Amino acid sequence: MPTIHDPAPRTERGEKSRAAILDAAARLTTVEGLEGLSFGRLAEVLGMSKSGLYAHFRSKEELQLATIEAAVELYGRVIVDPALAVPPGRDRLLALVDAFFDFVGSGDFPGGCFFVYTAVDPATRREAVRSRLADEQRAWLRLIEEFAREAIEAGELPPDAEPARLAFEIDSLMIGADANFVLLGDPSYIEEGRAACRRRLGVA
Amino acid sequence: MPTIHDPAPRTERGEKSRAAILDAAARLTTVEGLEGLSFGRLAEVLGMSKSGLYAHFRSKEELQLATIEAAVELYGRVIVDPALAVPPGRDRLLALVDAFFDFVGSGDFPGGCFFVYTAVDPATRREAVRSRLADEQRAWLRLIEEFAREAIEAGELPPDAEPARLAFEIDSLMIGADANFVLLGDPSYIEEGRAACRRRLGVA
DNA sequence: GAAGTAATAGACCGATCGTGCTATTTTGTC
DNA sequence: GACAAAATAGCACGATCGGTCTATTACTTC
Repeated sequence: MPTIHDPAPRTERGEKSRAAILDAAARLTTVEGLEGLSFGRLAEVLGMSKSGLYAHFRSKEELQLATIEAAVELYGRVIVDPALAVPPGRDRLLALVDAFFDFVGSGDFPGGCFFVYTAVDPATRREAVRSRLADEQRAWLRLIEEFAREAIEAGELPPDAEPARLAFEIDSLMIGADANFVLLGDPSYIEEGRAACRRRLGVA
Repeated sequence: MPTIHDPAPRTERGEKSRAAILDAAARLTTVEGLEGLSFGRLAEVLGMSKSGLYAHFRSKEELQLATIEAAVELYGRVIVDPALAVPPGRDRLLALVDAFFDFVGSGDFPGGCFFVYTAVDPATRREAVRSRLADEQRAWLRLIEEFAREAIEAGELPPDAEPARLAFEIDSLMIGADANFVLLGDPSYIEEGRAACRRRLGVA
């Protein structure tokens, strides 16, 4: 079982520092990968020493897991919550899709979507890390699936729409758009993905 | 300009050795990434010395580029050629899709599709490598697009099918299927992807 | 303001990285 | 069989990796 770590910084300075570290770590991860994320590079980016970082995270794995949690929290705040604020139905699904493409397309994370990269990166050899990412991917697919089910119930999607299939296809379009956006450096793929999702949901 | 390297081994032993190295390198890349690919690990896998490898590839970048070429050639042989053997039309597109999912689903490459991983992996900082991968991705999209155009001309796809859109969506379904297959370790996503592509092409 | 604790720095360790340099063995040609 | 070239091995280098240990600085609480 991946141990729960409770180094829980006590001072306000510690909290702020930890948040700043994880913010930089999440960004760095989209460029270097979770395994390529190193204490040395991270310390350099933050202008602090490696051992300073070790006071917050006692091992690389702990840093990786904490970085994932930070990214999960960020995506929850920026992508999931805005969708949950919309009443159930097709509009909620559209809100999720839009929030995703807005965030990824903003270029805030230099290497594109945190989870697309980490999902496809098998260099992540640590089992605890891999399984945490897998859990999150499953939860993501289930979220889209649930939104789709709501939309079907609301009569805004065909009754035979198959939520699981739809979730897989929407997720794939997001991943594909991000991959092309990042590799080709062409932001039009963000809009291409958004449009494809809308078509898949029967929106003009 | 990325220099063309012509170390062209002269002996038969050299040729075989080079091929064996690149085969192992391509497999290793799907697990470690192009940047994570190291002479040390590769030498270990092959049971030879690091300096033995340096006789074939005088730098890491040269090894990376040669590995990409080897993968391109393999995919051409295993995925593109079989499709080209089918007469133009929707069946040719289906042959391409099937060959892709057959190959990726075979588990021959431990980390899934070579190009999905390398495309999403921004850790590849070397410009020559990145741009070679980008060229290949563009060529891949254009290939699907061309096949789609042929199918439209043959009257096997609706005249307003928009080949570029279709290429993007098919490509995304391939990437999405591979990503879920690799991360979740669930081979059913290969068939899910195949089925989604067939639906997209209007096949029962 | 004294004391204790959290936060950070600095110096170090063994391992691995990419990459050279120098043998040594194998292969193909005359 | 001689000889050049190709293929491979061995060794050494500086850099970076994850990680430990020991100070030192900042903060909080009494």
